[in-house]
Amino acid sequence: MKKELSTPSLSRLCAIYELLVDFEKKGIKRVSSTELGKTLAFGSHNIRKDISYLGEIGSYGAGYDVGKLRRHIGNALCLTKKRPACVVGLGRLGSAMLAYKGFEEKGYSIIAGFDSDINLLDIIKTTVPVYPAHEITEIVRIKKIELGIIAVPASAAKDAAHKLILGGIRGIVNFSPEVIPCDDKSVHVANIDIIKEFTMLSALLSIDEQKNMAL
Amino acid sequence: MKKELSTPSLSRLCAIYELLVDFEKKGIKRVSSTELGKTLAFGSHNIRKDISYLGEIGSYGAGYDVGKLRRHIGNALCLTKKRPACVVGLGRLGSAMLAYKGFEEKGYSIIAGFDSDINLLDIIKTTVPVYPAHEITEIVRIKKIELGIIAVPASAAKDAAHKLILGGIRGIVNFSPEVIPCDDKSVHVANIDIIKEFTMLSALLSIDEQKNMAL
DNA sequence: TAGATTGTTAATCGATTAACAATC
DNA sequence: TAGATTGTTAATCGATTAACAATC
Repeated sequence: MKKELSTPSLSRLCAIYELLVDFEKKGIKRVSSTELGKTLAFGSHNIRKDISYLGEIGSYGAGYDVGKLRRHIGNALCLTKKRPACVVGLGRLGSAMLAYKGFEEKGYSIIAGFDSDINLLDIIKTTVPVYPAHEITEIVRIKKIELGIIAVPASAAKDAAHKLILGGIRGIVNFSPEVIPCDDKSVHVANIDIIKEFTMLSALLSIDEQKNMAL
Repeated sequence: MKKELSTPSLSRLCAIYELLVDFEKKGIKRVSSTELGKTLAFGSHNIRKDISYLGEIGSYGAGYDVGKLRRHIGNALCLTKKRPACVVGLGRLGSAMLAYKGFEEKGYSIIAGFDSDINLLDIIKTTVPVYPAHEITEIVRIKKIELGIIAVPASAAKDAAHKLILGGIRGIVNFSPEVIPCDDKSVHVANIDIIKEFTMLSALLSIDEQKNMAL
């Protein structure tokens, strides 16, 4: 990569990549920046600029070759690498994650689950090996797990993150509202907070309502 | 509101609001922009600027009164308004949402669940009323439901969104990877895509690896 | 060649950061 | 008053948009 990619660019490239995977399955051969933009709700300028960060690839006048572009983005961002992952917290949300087939389809493998409740580990129905929470650090290290999903209550989130990081985890998807302190720059955190999304939507609705009142 | 709030500002204000709710519960009386910034990992400049969008409220030299500021943000964004919500798709993820206690705690009420599988509706254990998917539009309209969670497979997402919008829904949290076409500007959509988060994290890890190789 | 679409440069726009005057 | 922290203005930074030259 020549230049540092910005976060929004990277995010769009990932979206483009996923779309190209689908297009390839459907047998679509060529696609233009305008078409990609329409499907993903980005401007065509944006699409071309993001793609050209990775070097020239398209054909002037004929758009992009779907397979070629997919491999191009995939190689540049190593998206074809299979990254082992785990789930911490096997309540309703966590066990939904354990059972979700989308991971395997997209090249991720969930190879461990953890919970602090030993009884739960006995009765849970899953093909994924499960372990007590105190073994997180050890298992992550032994199995070289790179990605972790935190699906525990807020009060336990920081401890879970700490154990994962000690084991050498490199990426965390955090479903709890807690901010994960991440002084270690080599660990990346993505936060998913359903309540915060609800709050944002509520605020947007309120702003709409105030606008309509003013009319 | 004097000026249009930017999306990042709005997002930070929501985060500040949630934090202030917690502080109030803990009995903390005053807080400075520096303290807020440290906890939420924003700059103190940012905090002050966001807050001052809503008008002056702090005390020079003494920080902010926790309760006063919380009410101030809450009123400006109508965050105290209880917004009725529903869940479409009662698989593992959807039923986890139905059962999640966080909504009620934060002032949202899930008052309906929907699924296209009639048998599932019979056997599901929940205190929330559940209905077949073809009744979505009608129930949303009758119960004046404002927010909807889409937790169906990708192939069914657009249809679910369409039915919700027909019923007059105003905000959607979309757990599917499908882009919800939303020409109607009065409907807001928040996308939560766990696979996309994994892809983003993978890409970030790959970039790190490339950097380390270069050293 | 003519038509089409890319890749890139330049212009606009907006958000963040820095700095400091205002004020309790 | 002295110390502290807000609110706001100005400066920087970066991303998006627009426009067009390059090229198949």
